[in-house]
Amino acid sequence: MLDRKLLRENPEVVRQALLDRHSAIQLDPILEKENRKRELMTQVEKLKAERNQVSEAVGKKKAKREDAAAEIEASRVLGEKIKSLGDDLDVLEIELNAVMLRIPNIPHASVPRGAGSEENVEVRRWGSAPILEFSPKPHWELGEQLGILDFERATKISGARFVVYRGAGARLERALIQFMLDTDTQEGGYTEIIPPLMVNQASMQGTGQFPNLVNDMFRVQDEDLYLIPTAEVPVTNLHRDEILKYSELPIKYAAYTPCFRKEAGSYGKDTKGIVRQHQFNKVELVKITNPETSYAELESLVGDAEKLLQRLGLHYRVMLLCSGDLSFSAAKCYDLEVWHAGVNRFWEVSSCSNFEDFQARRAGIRFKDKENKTRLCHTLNGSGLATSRLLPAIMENYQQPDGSILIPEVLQPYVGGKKKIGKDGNFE
RNA sequence: GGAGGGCUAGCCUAACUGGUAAGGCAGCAGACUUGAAAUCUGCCGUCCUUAACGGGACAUGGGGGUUCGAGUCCCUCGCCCUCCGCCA
Repeated sequence: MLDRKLLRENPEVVRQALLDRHSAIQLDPILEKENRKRELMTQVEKLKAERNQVSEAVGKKKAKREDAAAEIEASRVLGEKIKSLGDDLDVLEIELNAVMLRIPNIPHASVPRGAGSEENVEVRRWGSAPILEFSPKPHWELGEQLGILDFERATKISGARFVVYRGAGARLERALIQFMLDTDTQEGGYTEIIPPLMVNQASMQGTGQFPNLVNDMFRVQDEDLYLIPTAEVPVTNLHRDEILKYSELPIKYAAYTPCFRKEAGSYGKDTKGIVRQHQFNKVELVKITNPETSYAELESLVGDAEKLLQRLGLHYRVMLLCSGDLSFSAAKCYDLEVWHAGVNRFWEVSSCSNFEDFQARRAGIRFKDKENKTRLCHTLNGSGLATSRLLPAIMENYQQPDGSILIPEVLQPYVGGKKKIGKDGNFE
């Protein structure tokens, strides 16, 4: 959520941000509403001040056993006016809050202006695509052939956009998660978290999924609970409505969770393989920082995610998202895209964002600065990484002509020292 | 699911039969000091208004009600604790 003060003192900043994002939101009606609200508020507060005075006089007179009927009547009349104007004020405030929750964050000055993903800027590239002397297969073909990914049975037991990992496939998935968590916690200084997979509406609103993305969330029947679309939601909300100590910052968390998304609006898109599923695994990195250091923390966050890809020996590029492609809550975002040899393209495997105080304002995440003033924190997060894009990359880039798959060296300790998945689907 | 107890500022704790939230700790600034400690003074929840000084409203878990006036009385929801029931 944006600062109301910024909205009314520098509306042109917000207006420009909406233009840069190609947002259809009209600011003028909102500004007008905000001004009307403040006028009404001043009125109501004056009436309340009056009533408080009269009411206090009643108390004093009664203590002296004097007659206070006139004051009581005056106070009663004031009360009626306050009630009536106050109701109008409440309605305005509710409406205003509802629209404020739908205004996206302001892109950082360093974000390139652009309409969509075509205008994202490649910042750097690491490694190179593997040279395969045969025609490489996509991971879903490899997975079925080796019997380590089972799409058919997943459809039977759950439906479309689900998969069963089996045998070496399941083990490799677990190895990836272990490798990433170990690296993040032992080298990156992140504290490991296992959060609830269901959260309430307040948490969803805190990180910005609600109200805009409500249709992409799975809701638990008859409960005010939703399946998390990313660990970002429960982990960032750990500190909702808290005031943190300056010395505690930055807070760094790493959490592995399954993630659940309806993928509404993407029917018929990416239906092959495991790149777009209703349920997928992801290790998420979350940082809560003070405002002065958040952009330095963003760079190191990207670095932490890149390190994982480098150790896995996967070719990738770093994209700086343009204003039009930025997600709702983000002020600046880098995507890490990893090469998939089987389909001859890059796939996003991580998204690292600085939300500045946008989520912190919604979620009430604050800290006491050096002068002991209470201020909003900055929040950041980045995938480190999503296995639904990482496992296919490994399968496709490390595949051999006979359909076997080499295991990257850093993962070998996590699969009992094995070096490859043989053409029969078992570790060798 | 049932019964009882509880929720006051970053933390801890008050407030007679309803009369308009009192303190303490921690923290920050200043004074004193060679420095520190101790001591003293001020600040120390949110919002509105004001150039500023200041003024005002709101705030006792959330929401609603009764009342001139609610921490206090009533309703409702949430969370915590104890006991009972169920249970991996």
